[in-house]
Amino acid sequence: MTEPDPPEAAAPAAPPRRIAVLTPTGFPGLPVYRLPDDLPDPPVGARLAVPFGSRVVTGLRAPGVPDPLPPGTVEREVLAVFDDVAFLPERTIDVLLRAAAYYFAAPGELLRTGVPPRLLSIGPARFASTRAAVGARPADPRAREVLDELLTSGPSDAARLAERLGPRGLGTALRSLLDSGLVAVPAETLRASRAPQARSYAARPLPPGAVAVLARRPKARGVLHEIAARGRPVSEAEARAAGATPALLRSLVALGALAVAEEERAADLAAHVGRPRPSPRVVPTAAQAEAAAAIGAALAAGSATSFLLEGVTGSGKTEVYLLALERALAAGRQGVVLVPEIALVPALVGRLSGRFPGRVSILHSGLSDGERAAEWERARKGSVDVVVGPRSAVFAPLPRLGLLVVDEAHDASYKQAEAPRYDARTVARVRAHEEGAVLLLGTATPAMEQEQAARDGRLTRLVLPERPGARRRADVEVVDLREEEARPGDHGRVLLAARTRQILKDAFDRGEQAILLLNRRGFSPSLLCRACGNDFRCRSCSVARTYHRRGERLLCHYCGDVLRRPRACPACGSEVLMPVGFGTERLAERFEEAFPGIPYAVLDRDAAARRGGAAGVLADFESGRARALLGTQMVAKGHDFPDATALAVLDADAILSFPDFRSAERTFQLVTQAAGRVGRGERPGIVAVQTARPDHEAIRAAVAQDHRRFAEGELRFRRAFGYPPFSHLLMALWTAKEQERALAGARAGRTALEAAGMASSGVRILGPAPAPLERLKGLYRVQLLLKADAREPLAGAGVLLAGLPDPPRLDRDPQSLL
DNA sequence: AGCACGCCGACT
DNA sequence: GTCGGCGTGCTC
Repeated sequence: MTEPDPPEAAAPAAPPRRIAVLTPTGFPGLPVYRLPDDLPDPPVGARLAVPFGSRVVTGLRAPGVPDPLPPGTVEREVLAVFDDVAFLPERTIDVLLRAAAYYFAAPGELLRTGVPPRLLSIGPARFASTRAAVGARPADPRAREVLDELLTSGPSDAARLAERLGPRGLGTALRSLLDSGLVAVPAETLRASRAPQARSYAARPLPPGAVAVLARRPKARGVLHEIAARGRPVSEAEARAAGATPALLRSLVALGALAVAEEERAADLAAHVGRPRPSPRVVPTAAQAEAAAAIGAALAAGSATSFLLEGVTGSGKTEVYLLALERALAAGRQGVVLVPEIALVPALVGRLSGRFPGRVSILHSGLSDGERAAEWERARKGSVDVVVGPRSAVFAPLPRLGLLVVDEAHDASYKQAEAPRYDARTVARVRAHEEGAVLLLGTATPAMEQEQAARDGRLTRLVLPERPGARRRADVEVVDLREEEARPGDHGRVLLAARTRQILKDAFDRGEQAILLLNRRGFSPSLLCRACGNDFRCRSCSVARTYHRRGERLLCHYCGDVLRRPRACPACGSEVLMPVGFGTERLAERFEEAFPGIPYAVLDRDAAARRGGAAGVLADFESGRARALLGTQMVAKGHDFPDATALAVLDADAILSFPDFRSAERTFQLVTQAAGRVGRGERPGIVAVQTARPDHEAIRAAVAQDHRRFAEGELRFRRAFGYPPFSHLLMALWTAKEQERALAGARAGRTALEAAGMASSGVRILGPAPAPLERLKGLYRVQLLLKADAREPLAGAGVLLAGLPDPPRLDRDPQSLL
């Protein structure tokens, strides 16, 4: 206790400067810090270092002055300010904060999503004893121990202290020492982390004096000569090749003979996405030109217009993206292209970099931490104009964003299933608005939300008709499973109907390829004891384990729990254990039986995980080494196989009967996507859809390949039952080891909502009800589903639920109700 | 997100 | 009997 010091002079004490800081932590809301007098007031978006618990984290100055301070607020001081200009523009911070509030997530979770972790990390903080520490004797023995160590061995970081003193209670001790002022983190040891840099060296006119020094150093003279001879800056590697050592380069720089420049080390695009595909400038069709003109006009007007670009596979959506990007770039703006999964990145990046050489960057999880940081920095500094990536690329830091493209915009994977549960399409709309940018949603099968928005005029619809000749749409044929006799032992289920086999055989006979889609990996969805009905339910989840013949295992697809397949039923001892239903392993077996000698490949998550991976399997099929591709939904997305002319959707009912209001939409989308995968030119494709519900509207509309018709019926259904797009949803989920406790949480949630008068503000509450997946990973799941006509009341309901003593997991605009 | 504290299984 | 699993709570 060395305080208090007498005031230095009579000058009136300036009010303390306080700022809100966006930190990459799970802190709810924005922590408030005091800005010490010796630090400059940083602009919103500037990076700084702040103490957080017993660590030091990088944060960004957030907008808003927290005044008055809420009671009970702890106040600590900013340690260092790293930037005098914004690192991230204020409008980007706004987008992050608005997304956090909308999805009931911690702002820091969004920050971590939008900025590569590498750029938010800070080296381990070094703790040093202060002058006040000399002779001080903290009461807590652990704190005393830590202080003694710092006093005797000098400044140290937490890891080293833990090594010497053990990890127990170290953080608490450090925290108390920091608070009492006996220990500090010296600001000069803090530095903002950077992306990996590439150095380049350029020869400079020799300063006076250097000549004499160089005269005595022939090696340095030689290197300098070589570099100068290039007439351009050379990379570190080139300098080494010329015989330079790092020390020699350093000395030449010190001498003033070489200028050194640093910039982010660009990721090797080719290594991640393969060779760029030539993207010849084709003459746009009238529809493409018209679409591009409409987008161009919106760009020129600087109005944040949103477009829905509707067109089937092969109708030339990508060319419209390219034309729109061209216009954005010509106007001095930049573009982001979102794709639903990274498997689609290579093809798109190939075409983009063919059209915009050197100006395209990718941002996705396949990059190393360093590469991701470097690519992100290159975007932020304007070294590229187009960024391609999955949903998190919606936060790409392009300084002059003018166009946001969302490819396959109906795809549910734009919604993140884990926290922060944001939907990149919604964020894209917010960001487009904030930046005065154009939003372009491209799809063959708009989601109902998008369809309705187009009908309401919130989205401007642009339609690309099929291009005659380019690729004819495949015929879709329904194979009615009710008319098919199941094989004995198949429990009335049919895997390959006669008509389906015929369609496949025809393709093989013509020398063409076929794709078989079955949305279940493993041998059979369950193994059933005929004597007692035991289905080897997972011990921690409320589902039957899937039987995998490879490895003779019973595997829970939700938690990964594995059981060796027993010889006899552990419950009753019976040895009659029957596989029920079909997975890809069993499909492979049946395929061999039906088409002996036809080489095939299997693509599912299991195959993708094995050596060679998905790329290996796809290469086998692409090259024709495999004539058939058997797999789960992975086979239906994006890939282009010119020789595949037949495709069979073996179990359309699996998705159709899913307990989710979007099951019909998903089925329609899957079949339509499938139809886009096969056939081209004068070899038309055919799609067989096996179903026991041939009259279902999703199937009928898919056969007709008529999205308008599907939308009519589906929108009517959604309206009648009050589902999106005619309502907004908020799902609240309570989990607990005992079902009773989860249920109690949900009941309390419902009671709190009712007490707050939510019903009168238009919120309908459904539940508490057990989630469709009643138990997962040992936890029971009970949910409330909240429906409202407007978004506003749901925001209030979410805030209320989040503040409960037993808060639920909140999923706004859920894509799945499981 | 870290990080620490707190209550139930497999080991010295 | 302890070591350690991750469930839960806290961080301005």
